[in-house]
Amino acid sequence: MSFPKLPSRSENFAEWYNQLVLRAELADYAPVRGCMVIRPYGWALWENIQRALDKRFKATGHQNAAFPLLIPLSFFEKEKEHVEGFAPELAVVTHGGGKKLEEPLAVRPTSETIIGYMWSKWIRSYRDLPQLLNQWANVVRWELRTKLFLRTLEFYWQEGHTAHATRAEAEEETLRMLRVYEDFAVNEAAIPVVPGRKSESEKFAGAVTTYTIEAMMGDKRALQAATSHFLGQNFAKAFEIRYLDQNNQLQYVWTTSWGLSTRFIGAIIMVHGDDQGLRLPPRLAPIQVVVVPIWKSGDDEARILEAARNVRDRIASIVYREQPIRVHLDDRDNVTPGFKFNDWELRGVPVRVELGPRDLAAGTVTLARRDKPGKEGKQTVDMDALPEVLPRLLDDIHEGLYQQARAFLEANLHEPKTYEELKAVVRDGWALAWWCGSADCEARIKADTTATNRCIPLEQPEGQGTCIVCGRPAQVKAIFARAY
RNA sequence: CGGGGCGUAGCUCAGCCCGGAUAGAGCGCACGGUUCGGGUCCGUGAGGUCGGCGGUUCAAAUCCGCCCGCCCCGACCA
Repeated sequence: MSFPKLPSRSENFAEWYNQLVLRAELADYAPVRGCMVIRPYGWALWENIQRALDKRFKATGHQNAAFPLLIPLSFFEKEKEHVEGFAPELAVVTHGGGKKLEEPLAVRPTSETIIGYMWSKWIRSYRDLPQLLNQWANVVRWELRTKLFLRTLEFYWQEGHTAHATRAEAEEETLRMLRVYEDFAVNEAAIPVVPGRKSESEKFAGAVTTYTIEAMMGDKRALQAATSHFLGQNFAKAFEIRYLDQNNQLQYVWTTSWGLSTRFIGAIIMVHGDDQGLRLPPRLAPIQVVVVPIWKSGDDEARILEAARNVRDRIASIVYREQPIRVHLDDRDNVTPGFKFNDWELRGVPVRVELGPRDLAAGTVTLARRDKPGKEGKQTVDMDALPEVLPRLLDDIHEGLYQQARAFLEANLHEPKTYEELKAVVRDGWALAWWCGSADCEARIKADTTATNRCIPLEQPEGQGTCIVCGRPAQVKAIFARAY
């Protein structure tokens, strides 16, 4: 009997990714081109991402709000760069209630404009500042080429929007939220990232400065995992967001915006997944522990199932990082344990608990960790030891996944000394190289290699060098890589 | 929008070139039995507007035309 194997990552990464998303039941294609349905397992993962982020947003003083999906089209024309960046990918509603609308409405691609408009009504005084808002929302961008989670016409995200009295405060906020994303990526998703600044040509349409965390996928391509923008006074001036300062002087506010989308799920898949399937980071996994009972005959079945239920209940009472462990008992009687093992490995559950007659007799369970294959990842422990063992094991797996991803990133982050070397390394890795800052040199690299300037890492070496493309003096090193 | 691939059962596909009778297979699904410590095995069964429209023909999944959709690669992008 042959079961369709997932294509291996090395042989066809794109196909591995697509099939994994579908077979793990994270998502499915919708009837409209480029749209996807996020299925319960995928949405549960998103909910855990939401919880982890939302907690951090609240802790840094932000409040959630909800702004409308429909935005007057004219709003997009108020900020020059913003309109240039977004006009080509706007979905526009022209009819409503059977009639042509007087003014077309854009389906929001992002909410700077509508929030800017509202702020212009709400903000009068320095006492009204700062505004620290976030919203969890869906947005629509009419992308030409789509891919599950990574780029769909409609996607879910959070978008933070803040307004401040001073430039310094807004810049501080921008970097604070970048660090929040970094902390989330590392400590919740076990994904190492490079925080950096985007070049002029790569920055957000309407931003003064865009910061990013870049992550390396399993095929060594780069993914912008989250962004944080310092918007200066661009939107303040476009929407007349002004306040009176302590000296009764009228001032424009300084704004920021920052976002992380369901694309991040794509990052989790591509960073941690292996040829068996998903490997979900324990702190975000919808199911952290799955219990698989193993029985021999009819008699045994009832006895073992009962014991398995007890084990499940005991695990559900264990607290890991302030929450009960998310445990599932796989009591299906129409598939064999071997089938279940493969099934849960495909779905990326971090820990499997096996309970069979041998275990039951000995008062033990067998633990198998998803991040280590076969026997290496298996251990037998006393049932009573679970409250102590499981939280530690989940932490271990988190750390194991992180270290593995980090080693991969470091091994594939090259520092070419010549342009020829750069062209060679970006074919299968990242290049960190001196860059003079000119768009021409960036464009040349892109034309020659398809690799783009991912970011200028915040962490920079001492001194200066010469641009790897043109040889002129360079103050910064930048990362060039092929990207999603 | 350019290049490529594809549309036949829930899924993966065969059949099409060379037209012919109730359109097939494997997997999945339902039922019965068997098995269960790494994707059990056997049996029975349900399941199809052959992407759509039009044309050619005695006859179209098969030939011709138009249309629609999806996937992959490129340009654009979270």
